[in-house]
Amino acid sequence: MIRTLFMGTPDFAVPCLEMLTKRNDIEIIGVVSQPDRQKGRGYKLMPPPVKEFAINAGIDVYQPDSVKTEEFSALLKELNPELIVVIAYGRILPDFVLDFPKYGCINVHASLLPKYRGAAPIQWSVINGEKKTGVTTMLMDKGLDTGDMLVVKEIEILNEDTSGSMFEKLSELGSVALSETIDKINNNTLIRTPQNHNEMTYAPMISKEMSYIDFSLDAEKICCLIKGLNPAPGAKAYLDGKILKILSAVVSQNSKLREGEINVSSNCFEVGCGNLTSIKLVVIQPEGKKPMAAEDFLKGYKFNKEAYLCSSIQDI
RNA sequence: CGCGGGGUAGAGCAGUUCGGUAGCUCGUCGGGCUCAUAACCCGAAGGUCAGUGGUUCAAAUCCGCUCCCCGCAA
Repeated sequence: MIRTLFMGTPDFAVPCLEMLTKRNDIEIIGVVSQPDRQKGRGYKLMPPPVKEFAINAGIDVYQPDSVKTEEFSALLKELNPELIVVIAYGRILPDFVLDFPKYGCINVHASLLPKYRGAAPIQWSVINGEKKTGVTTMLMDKGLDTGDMLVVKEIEILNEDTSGSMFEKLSELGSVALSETIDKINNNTLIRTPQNHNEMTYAPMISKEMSYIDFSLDAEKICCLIKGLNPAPGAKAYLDGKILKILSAVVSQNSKLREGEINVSSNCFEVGCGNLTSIKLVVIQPEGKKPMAAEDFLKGYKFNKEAYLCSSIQDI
């Protein structure tokens, strides 16, 4: 039994934690999660998903405001883990944490390192139209996702995939990769492969500004952005001063539309993009409404003449 | 008590300001036209107007309370 401390916060980390609880060579001595945050409508305090899972599994949960403290150092000594598994914990770990366990700190990262280091690897690989991605387990070091690679699993990004679907697939694949990594620790067959740092790219957090669609871009790129921002935060545009989320769209063949110009014909909602390209909206969500087929939206919505979509409220 | 939108036929919506026969665009079903059709024409079915209490001769509409859905923000 390896005394293991699990550090993680969101949904993505849950399948790995679940997998660890089922192994009889792993003893989970505690779970560290971010503190409960005020979230959602009414600013209710919401526990992170990993915490909820851990509580249901009867595991002790710790939620320090910071891990760079004497208190956390003391906690670490008390728990005395031999292995720390870190998945989307959300904080940089100080050296004394990285150096503590004898098997090191193992991280599961949702990209094929050294590509897409950082906070939002899944979204960015979809936004950039990658054909494949994957998960990489690594032995953490001081840098941001710079540690030596241990196990790599590739997966295709299909045309119909979104960030949402890739999150599900990759979090499952992540637990497979982590499981293999632990097998190799037990067999003493773990091989460390340094990353080629020259080929690294960053996948920074998704900002609010980038979720507003720039209709001067090509249709192909806009469709990838829409997929990459689905389901959250959703790619957005303004229509008649209100936000219209575009959850799904495909490239269409109408080359006569100016950027942002709308063409509505029977059951078809097209918008002009850059370089005489256009997209056809498939699933959209008006402010205050549930997501709906663009076709359904057209049945009820009365368009102004000259209606168009734009990326900023000031453009109206 | 962070700000805001919403709940009306299977779907998307109008009607609420100013109380007075439940409407629109589709879908479904039936019929017609057509070589044919997702097109067009005729007809029909389908509603606890979220729930609840109140005001009124009369409430989808006005007043009180409850439930549910969603956007922003964090």
